[in-house]
Amino acid sequence: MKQAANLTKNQSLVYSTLSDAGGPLSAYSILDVLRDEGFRAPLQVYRALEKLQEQGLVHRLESINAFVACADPGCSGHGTIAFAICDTCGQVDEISRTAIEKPLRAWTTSNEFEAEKTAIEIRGKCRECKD
Amino acid sequence: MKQAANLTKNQSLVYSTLSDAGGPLSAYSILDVLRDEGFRAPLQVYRALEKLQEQGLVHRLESINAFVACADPGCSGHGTIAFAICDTCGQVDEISRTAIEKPLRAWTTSNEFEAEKTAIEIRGKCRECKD
DNA sequence: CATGCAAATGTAATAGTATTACACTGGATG
DNA sequence: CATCCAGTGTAATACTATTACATTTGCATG
Repeated sequence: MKQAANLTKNQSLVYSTLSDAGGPLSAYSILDVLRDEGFRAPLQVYRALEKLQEQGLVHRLESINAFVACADPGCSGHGTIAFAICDTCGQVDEISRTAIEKPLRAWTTSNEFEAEKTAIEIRGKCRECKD
Repeated sequence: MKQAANLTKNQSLVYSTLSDAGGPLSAYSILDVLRDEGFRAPLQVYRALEKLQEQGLVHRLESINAFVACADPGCSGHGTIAFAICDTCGQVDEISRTAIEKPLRAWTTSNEFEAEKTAIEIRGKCRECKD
């Protein structure tokens, strides 16, 4: 929780909800959890998520419209991340390998594409669930 | 259009809409285009898209909730694909490099993860738009 | 201390994306 | 003929995200 101190009230509520969940949650699931804390509208969640993503504390999983606390908080410096998402149990693993980034960067460089954000998501079944 | 012959009426309508578009379309955009052809409900589009994806004729772009005709139709055999999506002009490039697949497969293998579907999407600005 | 600005917040309304449920058709197969 | 199954039609609903506008808070600065 390196940067947690900088967070505003809403931001830290959303962040700890995600951390406690130990897995991905949708924005509306977060909203439901936080209704007790006074949250009333989706925007409150989306706004907090946006800031948290900027700080690298939270990642968005595009392929399932969900959000997950970063496994390595304060990692805003790390580059391209890949996620392995189990469609059965919902568990998410972060794969932070520069090895993956390299061939992608080779393409963007030679095609003069200015990459801003890269999503790599492997969907399937994790070791526990695949049998 | 290798396999186009196998397609049902709705499927080929959706497929040619996507082909003609020359870029990604949302399901509802497709629906709007096809209202003249008798389409009335989103489900008609989603069902066709599902079949087209199974056949590898269409890809889904997870990060923008859109669909695009495969650049290399009939390519259902090809493995992991990466997409470069220009957020400015909307143009999409397919990057089909086994080089990318390799490090990912290394991870899934050593973690015994059974990959079913992999999304790799680079968002940014293409050569044309980046200036 | 007062002022003013920027960031954060609260709320409502709406837009955009996707699925569930149920009914029906038509062709292939036994 | 009976049955099965893939495809289709339609309506209703669920889920995800954004726009617009009003208000508040923190804080630097005069």
